[in-house]
Amino acid sequence: MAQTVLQQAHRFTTPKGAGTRRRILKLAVEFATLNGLEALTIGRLAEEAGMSKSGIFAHFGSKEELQLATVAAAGVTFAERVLAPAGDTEPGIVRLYQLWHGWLGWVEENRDRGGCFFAAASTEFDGRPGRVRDRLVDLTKSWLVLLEQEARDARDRGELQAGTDPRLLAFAAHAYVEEANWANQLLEVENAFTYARTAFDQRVQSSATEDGLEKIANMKPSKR
Amino acid sequence: MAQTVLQQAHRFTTPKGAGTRRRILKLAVEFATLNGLEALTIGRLAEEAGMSKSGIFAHFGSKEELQLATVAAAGVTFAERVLAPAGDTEPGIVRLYQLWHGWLGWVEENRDRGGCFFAAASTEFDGRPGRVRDRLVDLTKSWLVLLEQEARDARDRGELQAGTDPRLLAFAAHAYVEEANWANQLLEVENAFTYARTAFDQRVQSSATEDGLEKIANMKPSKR
DNA sequence: ATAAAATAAGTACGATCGTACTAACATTGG
DNA sequence: CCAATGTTAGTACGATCGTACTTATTTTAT
Repeated sequence: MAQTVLQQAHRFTTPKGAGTRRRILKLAVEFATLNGLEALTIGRLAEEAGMSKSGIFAHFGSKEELQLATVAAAGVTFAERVLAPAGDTEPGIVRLYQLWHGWLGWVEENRDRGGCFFAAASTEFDGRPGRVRDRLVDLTKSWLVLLEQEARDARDRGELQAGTDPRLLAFAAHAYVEEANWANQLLEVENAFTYARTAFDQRVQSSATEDGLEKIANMKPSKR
Repeated sequence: MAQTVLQQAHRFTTPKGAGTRRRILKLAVEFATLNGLEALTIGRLAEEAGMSKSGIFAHFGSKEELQLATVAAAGVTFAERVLAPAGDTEPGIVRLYQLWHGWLGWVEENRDRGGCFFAAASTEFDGRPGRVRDRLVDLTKSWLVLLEQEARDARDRGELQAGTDPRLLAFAAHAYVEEANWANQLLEVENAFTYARTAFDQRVQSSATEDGLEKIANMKPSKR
């Protein structure tokens, strides 16, 4: 009775249960970043965590739920590491800069641990319909939209030139990070992140107004 | 005796053998582009090709050899579709333009069939050491180096400004294509390819000299 | 045409996958 | 401290994986 056919009775709400669940998901994100979400097998994860297959399985109920929980966990880390620090920054070009550099910094931090979780996962699932893909689409799309909105605000505030296309700027900004991640992971190009920073800074500055340039120049400690 | 323990005797050199091998590899590239090189299972491929597992297996001898052959087949297609048409073009900014637009055109052609094989495969294998990864590294790196070399030639010929960094330009050029592929595959952004073209053209033109701009303007039919 | 050789199918085996179900263990509330 | 409940381990099953080996079927060369 402790575990019925539709195991939905309890959800590991106890301190211990929640703790091991966090520990499992941390390992899951690390593993999936390196080897992919599909290679993230319940057996391997159990081995990694030092517990039994059933012990892991009980926490999620299915592999898809494990994958969804892993995506969610990575999303939380991203929000804490990239979004939160920019919460108090004024909208516009300054926050765009801070968000983008914070993002690249996060990816660079994980350069020896598989790089960007979302780059790996979204490429892996872009051809496989299902809830995992849907969740990845939601997260990455909202992030792209956020970058775009920040660019739009910057333009409306007169920090970027009036003719600037926010979507095109967000497209390029996203492209540079993904390219840096790809070049570093696959080709092991050491200065891939430097290239990305240079490309982004040049791109933004070429579209900025005098006012925008000045605001960028006056941000040192929080920027990057 | 037809098939010893180390099966290296014959290699499907017969017209029939070579034909089915080509047919298998075509299916393999399509499948791997959609679902990944690891999901490309011998059983699934056999089903797809309408033959038995053993029949497929006999052609390659191991899964790794199948994956290597699949990578090679995709490389041949790339060379035919992207590199060959630019073979007679003069080096420099014109050929850079032609190569890049040909590449993006190839990816766009496959937008409903998984997009770019190499984007999917290289991201999947960037964390898995082995011969497949090595082969993917070789191919993608040589392509990136080729773009870079073209940019360097363009600069040395006075078509790009003297201060232009060829590596940085190749970095951005590559990034735009990968981003377009990603946005199209995952987010199903219809005009991702238009964004990529605009971003690339702006990027090149902002670094071009008068002479370079003129040469670009005078290329219509072959360009894209 | 017929022997030889190449190509494909058939069969089998161990490993690992996801997932049930049951039993043991740990934790917590009364 | 003990019963109730949450948490993990144990065990088992069918499916599918890669691969080896044997047999059947074409295709090629004489």
